[in-house]
Amino acid sequence: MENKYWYIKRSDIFSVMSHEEMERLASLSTMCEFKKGATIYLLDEPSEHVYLLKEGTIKISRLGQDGQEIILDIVAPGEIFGEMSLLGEDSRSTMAQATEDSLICSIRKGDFFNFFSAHNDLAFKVLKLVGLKRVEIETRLEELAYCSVFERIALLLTRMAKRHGVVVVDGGIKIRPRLTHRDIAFLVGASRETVTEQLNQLKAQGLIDTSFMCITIRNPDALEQLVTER
Amino acid sequence: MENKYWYIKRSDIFSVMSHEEMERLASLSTMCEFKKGATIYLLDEPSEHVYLLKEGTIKISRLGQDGQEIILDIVAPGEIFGEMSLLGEDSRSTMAQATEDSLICSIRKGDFFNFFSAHNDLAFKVLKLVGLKRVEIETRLEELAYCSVFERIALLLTRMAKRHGVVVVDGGIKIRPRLTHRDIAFLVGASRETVTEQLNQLKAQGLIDTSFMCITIRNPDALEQLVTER
DNA sequence: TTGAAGATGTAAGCTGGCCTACATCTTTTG
DNA sequence: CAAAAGATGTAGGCCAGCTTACATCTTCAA
Repeated sequence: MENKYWYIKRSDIFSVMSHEEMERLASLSTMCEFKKGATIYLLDEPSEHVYLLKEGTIKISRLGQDGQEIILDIVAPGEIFGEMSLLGEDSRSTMAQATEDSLICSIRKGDFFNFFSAHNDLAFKVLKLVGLKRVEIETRLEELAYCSVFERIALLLTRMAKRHGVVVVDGGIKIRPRLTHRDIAFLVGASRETVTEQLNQLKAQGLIDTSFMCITIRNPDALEQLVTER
Repeated sequence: MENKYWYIKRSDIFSVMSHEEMERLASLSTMCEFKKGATIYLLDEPSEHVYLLKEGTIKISRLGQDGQEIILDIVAPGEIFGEMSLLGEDSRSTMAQATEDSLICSIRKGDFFNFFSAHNDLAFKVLKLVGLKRVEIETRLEELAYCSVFERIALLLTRMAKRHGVVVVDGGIKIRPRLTHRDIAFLVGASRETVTEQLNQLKAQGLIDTSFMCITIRNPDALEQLVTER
């Protein structure tokens, strides 16, 4: 139980809650383990829960008609996902899949609602989170329309560094979740081959280091400026 | 006052409210007129109000660094906009501009909050609306990544027909707000010239009719299938 | 340890759609 | 009503990035 509580504390929305409140919410939740590759929810499944990721990485994606995938989000530990169930979603419009062994805490949406109908400030926090996500998506829409693949990758990496970054001994920032070029391709809406090329470009410029499924950012500022200033 | 009330009634979110509730909310609102081209709010302005469009058309857009625009939404009469202020947005991340003479009803976000902290079911409605908007944007993101300009235009037109369509005497559906090719270009993330070309393509296929800033859909089903089935 | 599966690297060819550059309409404004 | 402003039409040149097609490298399960 202490363990549950710890993770809930890290997540944004919950930072506004008191100790007791959190314990009560934690008592409403169920803990589940998912193996790498396992599905948390599928398209069109009823939207019954909200999830809190404790350990691991979750990929949120959509499937287009001919089976092309678009990755909407990579969820880091301490973040919630599946929150669309709170926004009136009856059945899932996305799917969630564990890309590594993960530990997930799930809360029935009804419980969640009951809980924070008593906590107005909490409801506001959730609203704010939702708003932030929306701005994020709108930003991506804009980028997709106006930026080159090279720039989109640079933007993705800086964002990933901020959200999923781990500082490494020699000063760089390592992106924690392991991403294939294919993943990146879907995240930025490009082809796998082009991503490989552009990553090597960044590597040649000394901005990043890559090893197998692992990207380390050497020079975060330069990477960020690459697009900002243009 | 009756007039105010009438428009509020048409809007989705408000359909759940009782007669008295609506009258009370209407009494909190202020009515403003905006001439064509006028700005309702600008980027970075404080997000103080929610707006309800009574007459006219509002364009919601974002502006990138070098002035590239992306149109996020075209708001029709009876719909609300600027609702991001309810989602914890402190200052506007978008701008809103009247594309024709418009009549707008504005409500302070504080008043709005006070009002529906007393009405839980209303809060849920707002949440649902927000969720729907989000799915819509995610869908556009996907389309932008995987569909050709031709397809994106076809998709836009079918959506516009459903949301802004007016049935015309001879059976077609006219898209009410007047759109320039430039507008469409920004809506689908393409260049103005390409839009002109592709529209003429659709015209040649007998799917739409165009006259100056006015598009009528001749064959809505065929237009929709154009992309769905592929 | 050895496949097999998946990830990454590389390269040639093709093309959708951008950009540039005008010409012609339509509308608005003075 | 004339001129300016904005909308639309057309066309050639060009290139980012997709496709296709392999080769190689890494990991993992048998």
